[in-house]
Amino acid sequence: MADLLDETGDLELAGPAATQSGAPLYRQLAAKLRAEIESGSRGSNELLPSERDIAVHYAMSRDTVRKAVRLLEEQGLLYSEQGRGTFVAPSSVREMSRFLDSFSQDTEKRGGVAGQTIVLVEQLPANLAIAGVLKIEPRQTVTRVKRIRTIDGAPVGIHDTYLVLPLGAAFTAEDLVRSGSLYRLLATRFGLNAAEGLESLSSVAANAEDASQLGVAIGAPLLLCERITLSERRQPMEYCEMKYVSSYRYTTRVNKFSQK
Amino acid sequence: MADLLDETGDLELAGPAATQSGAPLYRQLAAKLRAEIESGSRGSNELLPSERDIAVHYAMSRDTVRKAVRLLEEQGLLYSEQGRGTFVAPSSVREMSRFLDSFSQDTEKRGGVAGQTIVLVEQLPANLAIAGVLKIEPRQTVTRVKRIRTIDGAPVGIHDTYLVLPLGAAFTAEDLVRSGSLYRLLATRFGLNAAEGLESLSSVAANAEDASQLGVAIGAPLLLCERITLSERRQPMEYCEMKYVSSYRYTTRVNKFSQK
DNA sequence: GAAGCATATTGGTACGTACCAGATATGTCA
DNA sequence: TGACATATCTGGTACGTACCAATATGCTTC
Repeated sequence: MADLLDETGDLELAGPAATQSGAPLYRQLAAKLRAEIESGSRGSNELLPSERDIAVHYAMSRDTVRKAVRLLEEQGLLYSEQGRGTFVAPSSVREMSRFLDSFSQDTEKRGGVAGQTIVLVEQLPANLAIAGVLKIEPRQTVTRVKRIRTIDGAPVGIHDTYLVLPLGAAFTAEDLVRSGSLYRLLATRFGLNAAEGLESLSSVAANAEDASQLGVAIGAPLLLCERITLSERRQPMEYCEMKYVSSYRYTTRVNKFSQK
Repeated sequence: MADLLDETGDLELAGPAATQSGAPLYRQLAAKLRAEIESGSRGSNELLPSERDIAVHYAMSRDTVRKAVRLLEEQGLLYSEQGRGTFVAPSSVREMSRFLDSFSQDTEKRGGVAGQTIVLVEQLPANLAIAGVLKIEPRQTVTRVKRIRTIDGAPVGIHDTYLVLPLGAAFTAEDLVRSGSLYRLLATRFGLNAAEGLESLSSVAANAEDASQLGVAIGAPLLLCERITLSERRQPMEYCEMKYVSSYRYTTRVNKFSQK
């Protein structure tokens, strides 16, 4: 039996349905398992103790253990097979996980220093195209933010985003600089939180403006990523057009989702 | 209260834990809800009956209802809010769901006719790069399949894939033609099923060979998508390099996954 | 009319039990 | 020694109960 069950298992148990310690029990367990896995104390494809054993050890329900395992499975850290057990996913799988991170978070994960140059922040009436994707009335006011993103000082991408803010809400380039992150600014100031995004990727040749801003030749291949970000209520809150230089890699994990 | 609860609710109930009708109960319910949503009988952001009401109506446990709702939430069809209820996601969200489809399935969903021209099928020893990403010994035999993919007859992409087959296994171009789909061939003949994939996207300029095969100019921007496909045991089973013309759009849905 | 508060409703978490289904090890018998 | 049945692991599904937490609603109060 594995190390996991030799430990004390003090999860700061908070009693049935009483999550005094902040996070729900199953998330606490998931965090503990995640830490163990990421610390490297568990090798690739290593067999975990059974759900029943973990439950007994931590004095919790098997259902709670299953929730934790589910969570880590969705994140690509574990995988289960009926009749065999639950295993640690190979590190190559774990390393490439992608979420709806902001550019900053995404870059930090890769070990780079993210920076940005704000080109413009303006309010303007939406044209037909923008209104269409954002599901709003044409000529309704939207906020446009155009930035050049840098990694370790070198320009790697152009972000051009159109935001739907609450009526009358607005901010300036100074606000954005002070906040540091656009997503943080939206969350703290307007209560706007991104729930999920729809992305479309293709390639495009750099035009004259792109070329000068990114320091590449006109006609150079760029990765074009368009995103519609949805709020928690599934209302489009942002349309973003991102162009990246050829060296920038965008990684994603696609799950097989079988109807069985 | 919505239509859902006015129906008879004959889900071919199979009794507790007795899934005689084939699929598990929660999947049957999910399929029913999905059908209702996709038929358009439920509008965007429409409120569903509460989990408890659905459970009573279908004479099943609330837990089973929750599993069905979870499934549809993961697929972007529903979203829930504590204290408010569960709602139908806007159609724009539903339309853009992406899974680990084969190129054929993906194209059919978009209403096109997928075709392919097989350029070569060969067995060869893996070089260092291929062996590295596939986590095998250098010079171990891999199978290479290179194809030109077409939509409605026009070439849109080049697929160049390296496969790790069971010892001694092999197939020819004729086998592939007869099967129609590479994934189907791998599943039926070698029992290889894809569980998930790791993709990396960037842009690249077309070289002379690309240009002639895709009918574009040399230097034209292409979408470069590299994928490592993992088997159910999370062993790399395929490395695939795909280059697409600029008009091809690759869509994906990114979920916010908060640590909370 | 506006503000404050109690209450009912909703999803979220956690407990428990039971049985099914796939995989593996164990044994027995030919 | 080999083939086949069996016991027993594993995760998967389904049932039930209870309570917490966030939201919405109605009522009271000012």
